[in-house]
Amino acid sequence: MATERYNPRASEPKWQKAWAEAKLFETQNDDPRPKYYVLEMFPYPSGRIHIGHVRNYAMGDVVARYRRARGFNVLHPMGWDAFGLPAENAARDNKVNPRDWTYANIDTMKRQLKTMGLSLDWSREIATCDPAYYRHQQKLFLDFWKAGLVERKSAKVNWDPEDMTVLANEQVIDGRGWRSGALVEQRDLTQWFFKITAMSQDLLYSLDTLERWPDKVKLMQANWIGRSEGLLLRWPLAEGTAPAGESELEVYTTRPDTIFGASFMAIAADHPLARKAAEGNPALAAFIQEVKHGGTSAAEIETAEKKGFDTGIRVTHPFDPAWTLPVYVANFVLMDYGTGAIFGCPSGDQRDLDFANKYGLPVVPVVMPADADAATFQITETAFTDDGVMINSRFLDGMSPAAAFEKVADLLEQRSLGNRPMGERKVQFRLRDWLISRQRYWGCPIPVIHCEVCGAVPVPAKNLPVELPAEVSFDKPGNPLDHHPTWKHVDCPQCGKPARRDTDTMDTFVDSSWYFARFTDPWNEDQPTTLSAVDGKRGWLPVNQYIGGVEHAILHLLYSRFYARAMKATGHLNDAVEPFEGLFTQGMVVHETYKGADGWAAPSDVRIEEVDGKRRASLIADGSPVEIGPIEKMSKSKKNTVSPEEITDSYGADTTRWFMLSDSPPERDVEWTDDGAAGAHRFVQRVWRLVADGAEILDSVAAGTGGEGDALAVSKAAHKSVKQVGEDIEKLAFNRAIARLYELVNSLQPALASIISANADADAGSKAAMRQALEFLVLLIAPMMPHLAEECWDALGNGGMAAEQHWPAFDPVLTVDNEIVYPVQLNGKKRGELTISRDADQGAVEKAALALDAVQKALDGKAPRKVIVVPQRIVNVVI
RNA sequence: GCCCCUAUGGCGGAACUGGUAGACGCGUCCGACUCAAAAUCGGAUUCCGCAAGGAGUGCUGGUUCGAUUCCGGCUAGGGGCACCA
Repeated sequence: MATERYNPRASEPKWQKAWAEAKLFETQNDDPRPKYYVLEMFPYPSGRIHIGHVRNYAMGDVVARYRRARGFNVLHPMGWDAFGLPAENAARDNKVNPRDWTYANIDTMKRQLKTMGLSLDWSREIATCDPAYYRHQQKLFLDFWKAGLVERKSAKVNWDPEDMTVLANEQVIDGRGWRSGALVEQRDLTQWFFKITAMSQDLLYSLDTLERWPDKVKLMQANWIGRSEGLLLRWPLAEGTAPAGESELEVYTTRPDTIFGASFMAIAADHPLARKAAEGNPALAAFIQEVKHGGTSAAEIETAEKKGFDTGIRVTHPFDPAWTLPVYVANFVLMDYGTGAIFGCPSGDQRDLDFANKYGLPVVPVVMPADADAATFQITETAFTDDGVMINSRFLDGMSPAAAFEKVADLLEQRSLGNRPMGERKVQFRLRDWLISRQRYWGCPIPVIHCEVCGAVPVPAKNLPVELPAEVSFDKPGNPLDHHPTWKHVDCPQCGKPARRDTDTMDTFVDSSWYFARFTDPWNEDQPTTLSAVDGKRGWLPVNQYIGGVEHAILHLLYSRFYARAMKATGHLNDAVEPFEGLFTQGMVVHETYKGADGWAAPSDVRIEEVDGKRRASLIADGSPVEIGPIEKMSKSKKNTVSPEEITDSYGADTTRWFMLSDSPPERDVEWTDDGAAGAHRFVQRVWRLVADGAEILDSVAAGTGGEGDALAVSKAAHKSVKQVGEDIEKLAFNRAIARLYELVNSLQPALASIISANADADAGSKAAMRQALEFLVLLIAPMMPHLAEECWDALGNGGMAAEQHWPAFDPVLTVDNEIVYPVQLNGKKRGELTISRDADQGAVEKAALALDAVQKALDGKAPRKVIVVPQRIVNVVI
């Protein structure tokens, strides 16, 4: 039969138009069907869609289309994470307005996205740079402030000298700015913070409720929040050594059990006690200056030598009034963790040991391995940090460190120093408050006015949004808002005197911390959210399935979890505290790299040939040899990118989607290869040929289920596929779903060929079963290849669109086999096969297995020692 | 340094809860159709061996009738955190 090749270039736009005209994907909030919210992390409008976006959105679209077919009211929106520094860089370099640049990019990318045939509700599109969006973000900020979740404070902050802005802790990676890669410096600045630490405990413990999150992500967040249990310990300062007005030193420790191994105290250079001690001690003051100035970058801190300076201050040991210990200022103690002071136990901590050895301080072992000898156990170069037995610790001797911890904590909680207890159990978190001020233009303005009289004053609600000025100059380095001639000069809303706007904008991670909530009702002009759209039975939150890259495991996902809680605290949400019920982190798209004499070469400029079984690459332009390098994440700098547009132009969106979903499990990286894409396209044509040929001969046949023979086999293949593909999609195992579909097509192809060759003689049952199988096939591929599915559905002449059809229902009877093939093992090694009825009882299976030639031969007349029959699985004969 | 993950043919990977290892795809080889090519279709493809047969899921030891799967010890690769007291 001569069937024309499927032409995606003609078909795809046709169906995209049909879907849009039927408004199939525009979701109503009052739809009575059960809701399903599927969301992919929205893109930054950088200019072009890249293949990683395609993979991400293809996955989300499979879920959306599948859930829709299962009868859910599906919300599947798209928007733009549109604020950020690249727009300012483009403005500076190309003399364009950041807004114009951003919106031009959005236009391009939206057009590109539309060619992918994604089932998105574009009526809810939002861009975070739109005042209609960020006005609500300013409202949220002010509400958070009122609720005590925002704080303006002076702190040591990370300063990115290249982007000329401060950065949050989470945005410093290996001591460098996450965007610029510049070495980050520490600066003391007064900035705005979200008090995310107020929620440390809940953010940590609630991770356990996130059953459909990857363990890896939960673990990373748990480590980032970093909970530790310890003791606040107040050491009395020894008389005669304390600066005026000081009487104690408070330290935080997780090892109060090692208190008898203490040999010194160490405090941070900016600890108040250090400052006081330095008054009248020029040498100490000089040391403190050195610590503060020496190396501000994280990289320098890492390699810096551990140094200390004796303050002359002494503390008294809580369990021995005669025992005093020196207080050092040390360069490795951090002011912003714990109390900025520690006690050093050299035998139990390597860093303390190095410090003690350097300054000749005593080293007393207090924990030893259970099998060591207390009389001879020594610590010299390596600290002992494992579990063991307490020694040299008076009343703690012989205890486990855990028991000693409790004992010391109990005792010191009873004792008091001044009017407070000497010891206090304390849970400490590593998490820091979220610094959101950015000294940049292209972001959401912080809606605050600074008045010399009234201080920081919120912009009144009626004056929101605080809009960015349209005209802005990037000629000078630094913050353009600050340089703007008029923008910042306003009157104080409280006293009316001249005042000035806060010229900082919010971290762009704020924008993406609540966009998922805004999608539920982007039309609400008064409030960030509509409670009926987010909460309760009809409410959209939490997002049922969120899909994006692992690179957001901490930043975006932690901030969003904070935001949901803060929005609940301020009445913008009632139910949800966890924004994302299910999270899936997909792998990257990777590609081989090519390096020629003039540097990296793009795949499209390289020709690959096989010579003597070895792959060789050369430049298409001049034939010069190119080295084939490792497979790496696609990046502009290595030029190993492929353009989704090119692939879609030549093969169509369905092929691109299919290939991105096949082979590799979605959480792993997938390698883009031309052969793989060609293979996917081959399958597109195979499906089309199969369905088109079938449609021709089965034109007037009604779909049905086969009762016997070939017809039954076809029905079984079809019904099994429905079951398995559905299960695989629900588990997001797209690669397995695709493998099943290949199997189905592989089995239908010869079956249809024999119906065609028999034609008039083919029995009605076979034709009905084949018709049903083809209809199933079309609906099963529809989530991955929606355009092809429509074209096939149309060819089958069933009416309506594939995208409107319900997911086919399988008959459970047809998904099981009546005959079981048992592998028969001898001592665990397969020696034969046994085909027997499904209902055969264990005795019958055993008997039949023992009767096999191979088994008889091996038994040689003897009785087997044991026969194991696992129903429906295997037989093992033990001799 | 601490924490975590991964390891299966030439390649991507499959194998439910401990039950036939290598589904499916890519590549390669052989064949059909064709004047030829493309497209398509059929077959083969873990390794050793002509074969019978044997070996085999990073290495190593264990549990079990039976281990890719569970446990112990290693090796390699990847990721996260890192002066956090």
